[in-house]
Amino acid sequence: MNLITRDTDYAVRALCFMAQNPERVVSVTDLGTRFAIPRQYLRRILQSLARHNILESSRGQGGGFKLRKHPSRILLSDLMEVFHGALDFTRCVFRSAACPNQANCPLRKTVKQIEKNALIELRATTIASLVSGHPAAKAGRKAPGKRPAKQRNEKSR
Amino acid sequence: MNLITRDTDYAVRALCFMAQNPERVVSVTDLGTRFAIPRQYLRRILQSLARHNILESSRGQGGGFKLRKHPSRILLSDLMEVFHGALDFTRCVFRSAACPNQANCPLRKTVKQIEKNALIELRATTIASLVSGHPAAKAGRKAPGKRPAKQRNEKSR
DNA sequence: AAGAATGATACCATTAACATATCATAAGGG
DNA sequence: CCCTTATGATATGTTAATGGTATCATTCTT
Ligand code: FES
Ligand code: FES
Repeated sequence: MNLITRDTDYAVRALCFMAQNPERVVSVTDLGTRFAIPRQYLRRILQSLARHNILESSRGQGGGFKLRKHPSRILLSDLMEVFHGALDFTRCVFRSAACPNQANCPLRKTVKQIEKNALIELRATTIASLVSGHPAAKAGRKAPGKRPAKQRNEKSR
Repeated sequence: MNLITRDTDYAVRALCFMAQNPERVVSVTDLGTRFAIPRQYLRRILQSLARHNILESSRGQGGGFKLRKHPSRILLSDLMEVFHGALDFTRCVFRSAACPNQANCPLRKTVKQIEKNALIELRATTIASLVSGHPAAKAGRKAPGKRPAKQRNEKSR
């Protein structure tokens, strides 16, 4: 029941660093030692982010990763979705038969609402806001920028 | 990354039923068949709730469970805490060394705030509100009633 | 050509979630 | 009284999600 998993946590740290060092191409080895993150693990994470067009990668000597988007356009929710797929805090537990009124089950409805509010805040949190320390996440604000149609996450493997 | 686990979901269903049939003592067998919930599993759940003074139990033939508290005083957050311990959406992943500023790490601070808002809504949701269908969970409202000091959860086994 | 990097992917380990099984104890009805 | 029905407590098993390694292929720089 933890919103932020390691993937997300590691990703945030790496991205924040890159946000503070734009232009610079950083290698996994560098980041790994810098933040004491297991090398291979971090590598997989950054490769995912590259596949999702959040990072730009270059191979070979002197290669590594750098941001492909402006830090203010990388949302915390984006990262979570990369690692977990579409965010859903309330999958129904009852297989068809049991729940007579799936459509308006009060628990489901209530939790959906809570989820919706949390999502607004997660979308208001960006790498830029994290770096600046300004908590952009005030409940009720809508996040700026258009969200693209859809994107495969890293679970469909 | 699901807020509501089965334990909570099952518990809510059972409690809602009891709320609608106060006085009546319901057995696990009854509830189990009624909602198609695995018998032994539900049993453990209700036993936990009894230990946490949410339910009152009676043994022997004709025994079972009934509410010990008024439905409006059983909070959704209470149930979640019974099964997961104190709610914490943001355990830090970095062992001491790595994060220089644990105290005011922006990610931690931000997520804590989101958690806090969600908690307010979870505390505003009660068995009574679920039964009535009135979503008592409006962001920003403080839940009524005093919370007791502390209570062991079902993970400390 | 060598070396340093990512791309892709398969694999392993640990933990949490979900579920069952069992023995003990208590209460009620023949 | 003893048999049945119930909970109390707790041990055990199963599955899925999370956290972490390993390896081979490819690309780029020097
Ligand atoms: S419990 Fe699944 S929709 Fe109500
Ligand atoms: S990453 Fe752990 S406190 Fe900042």
